[in-house]
Amino acid sequence: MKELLYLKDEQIKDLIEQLFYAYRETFADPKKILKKHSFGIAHQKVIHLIERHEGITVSGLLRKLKITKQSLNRVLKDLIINKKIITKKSEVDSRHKHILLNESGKKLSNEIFIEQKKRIYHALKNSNSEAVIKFKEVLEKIING
Amino acid sequence: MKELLYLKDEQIKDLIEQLFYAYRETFADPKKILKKHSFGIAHQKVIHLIERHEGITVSGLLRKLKITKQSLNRVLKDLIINKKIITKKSEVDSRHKHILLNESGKKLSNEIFIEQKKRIYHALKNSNSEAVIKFKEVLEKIING
DNA sequence: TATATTATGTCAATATAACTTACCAATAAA
DNA sequence: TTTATTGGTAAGTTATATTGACATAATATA
Repeated sequence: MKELLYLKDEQIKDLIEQLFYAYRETFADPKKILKKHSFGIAHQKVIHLIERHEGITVSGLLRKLKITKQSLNRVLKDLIINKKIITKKSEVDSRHKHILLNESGKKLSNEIFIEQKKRIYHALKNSNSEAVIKFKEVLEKIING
Repeated sequence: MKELLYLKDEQIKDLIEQLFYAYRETFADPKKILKKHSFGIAHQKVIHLIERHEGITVSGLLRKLKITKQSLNRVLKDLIINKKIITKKSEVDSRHKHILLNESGKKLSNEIFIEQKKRIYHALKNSNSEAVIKFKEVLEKIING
């Protein structure tokens, strides 16, 4: 049985710790911008997902966020009241509600992204494309267990 | 000016989303074990850091966790009451308190790790050592901005 | 020595993001 | 027509964190 040095417990523990720091820092970057709108990290995540998956439904968001609809509803209400998103009934199945960013929402989404981009761009700019692909592959495998 | 395809905004946004999922799933794995002890993710993180940095001080934990001492104190109290950690005054500077896991704490720490290890190990086992090193390098760069 | 700083602890109030349980209405699928 | 899905809502609770204030002991420094 081969002993893989880089799969030693110590290495895996380090990686878990690093994953936490990387997540925390990346999602802390846009805090000031969010605060200006009285939004938090929950709003940030919803805005991100709506931008990435335009027309996503409520249940779609629930599956990605893995929170309860009561929790999500608080956030969606805030975003609607503050005129960042609009909803459209599906023409195919009118139980579904599609969610989209309006112009103001797109603007905010971009401001948030600019803050987050700095960190990631800087981390990747000296890596070659292969390294970046590998990085994302490992992340993917971690996500899908 | 060179256009780096893998550094396109879409790619970076994907990466941010993946970082969130990877963090969430990795830290959700030991939930059942923690629940048995009425502990949460905050306790999990503190246990992890004490295990990785034996004898860490309160202020050391505060720096790593980036939370307030009031928040940390709640968690440390729980861990002390439930006999998972002990503290020792520093012999060099008795203002400092070193925190260590006792046998029960080490046992719990290991149970938590076993759950988290599965996911990471599985994600890395088909990667070569170079890929893993690269992965950690990128994480490091993300953390250090 | 007198003063400042550091490390830690605690009280009180508040905020954020989530949860559970329960119920309801509209629509679509079997 | 029964059942399942999608979405909304109400009420209460929990977990994690915050701000601000204050206290104590120990160490460092002027």
